[in-house]
Amino acid sequence: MAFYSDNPKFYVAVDCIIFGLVEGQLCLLLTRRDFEPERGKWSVMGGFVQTDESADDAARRVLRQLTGLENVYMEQVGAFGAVNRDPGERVISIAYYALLGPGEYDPQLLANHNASWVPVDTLPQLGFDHPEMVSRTLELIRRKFSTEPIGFNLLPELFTLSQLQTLHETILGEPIDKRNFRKRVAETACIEKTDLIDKTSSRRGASLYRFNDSRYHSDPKFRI
Amino acid sequence: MAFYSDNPKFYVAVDCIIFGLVEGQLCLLLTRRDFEPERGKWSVMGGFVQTDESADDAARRVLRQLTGLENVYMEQVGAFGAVNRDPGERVISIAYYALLGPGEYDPQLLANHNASWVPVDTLPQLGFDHPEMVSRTLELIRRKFSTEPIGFNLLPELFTLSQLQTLHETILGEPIDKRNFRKRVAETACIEKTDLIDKTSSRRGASLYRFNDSRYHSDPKFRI
DNA sequence: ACAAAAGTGTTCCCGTTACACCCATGA
DNA sequence: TCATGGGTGTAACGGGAACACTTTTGT
Repeated sequence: MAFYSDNPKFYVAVDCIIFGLVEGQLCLLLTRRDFEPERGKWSVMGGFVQTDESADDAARRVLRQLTGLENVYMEQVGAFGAVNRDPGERVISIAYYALLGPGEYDPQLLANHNASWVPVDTLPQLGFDHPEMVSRTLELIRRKFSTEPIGFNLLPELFTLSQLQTLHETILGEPIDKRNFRKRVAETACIEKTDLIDKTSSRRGASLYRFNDSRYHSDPKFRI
Repeated sequence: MAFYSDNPKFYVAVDCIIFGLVEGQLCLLLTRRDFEPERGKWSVMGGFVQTDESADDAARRVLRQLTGLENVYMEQVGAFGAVNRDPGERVISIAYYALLGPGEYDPQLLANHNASWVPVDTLPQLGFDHPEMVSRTLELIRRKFSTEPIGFNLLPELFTLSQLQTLHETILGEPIDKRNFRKRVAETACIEKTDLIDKTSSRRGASLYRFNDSRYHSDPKFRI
């Protein structure tokens, strides 16, 4: 089988760009590296693909090891294959992004990995080619956000319209008119009002809403 | 450096999904495999990444070996990392798509590689996970086509508005009103009329247009 | 009483769509 | 002269943007 063995092999890594909302701000979960290479710099959480797992499996494993979570929304960003992207060895990396709901992670595990939440608009200096990975991912989710209902993965199951609007404003980076926003939500079948009231964030109380996945799949219109 | 060497290595391939227009139809350049694995099936053109080249370089090399062309529009689609996607060996593949202009290739090289142009709406059975690669790529270019001026890569440098409209109809899969289309073109700064006339496709003759890249970059509005 | 967030409709404008006929030319 | 593709304008419609005040309730 010379066809294969004439060719070189490579380490293949996955890098997980993990998003979450902390106090309404869009944040990334980053780790400060206390080992070489790039010791002292910040980086997104990564790991190597193993022989018995697909690249997608590896990304899910890395996420699970860091957060304790399964069944998180993840999607591939793309492969990064520059020759010298890792100063230690030739490594080809496949980047994924994940969207975590609030509080859906194990603080102890995060501490064990030197990981902390950093707002995307005040990122520290990142090692490797992670700056490019992150900027490409931000472009990707901003585009996707407007056309597909991925944002709900960042919110609790029940959320108020103010929370939803703030999320949109945060990710798209511009203010939205409240009445127009609520009008569009009302026309969006997959966002349904519950009869529950949230009293924690205002004196008056706000209705709680929920994303209805099966309604979305039966009539996948989404634009907000 | 146990950090790296504790981990397995993999063959890494690139697969090129090459688009071109043949007689106005959107086609893919496919090869009939006369070697294992998947002998006899059709596949997109691929190759292995080498130690001295990036993944992007490898994709460009594969394209050059097949077509003789440099400086072709190419973009990454993503990585495909399922464990058994290649029946012969574990291979992780990074897919790219390329857009070729008409006649911009060496017919002799194509023949040497058993390659031929196949319309995308009548594709033969493909090997490996190439069906998924192709369908993901088609989605990708259809989305991108409406928002960025990538379509001009499929046309000659000078083209008529009928050619441009037919291309849009072909890729988006629906007819477009001629007057509305021409109105939008007239409002699009990066598509400029030349004073040349094409007489080959009609008795009356049609004005030739050209995509002006620097105008696009100074005012990157594009929607057509 | 007041602070703080929730909730609610209408108007205007611009961009999108629908639509049908004349023009220039080579055969 | 006729067949073929090239070229042109207008009217109706609908979705998106702009805009300010009332409600509720805990302190």
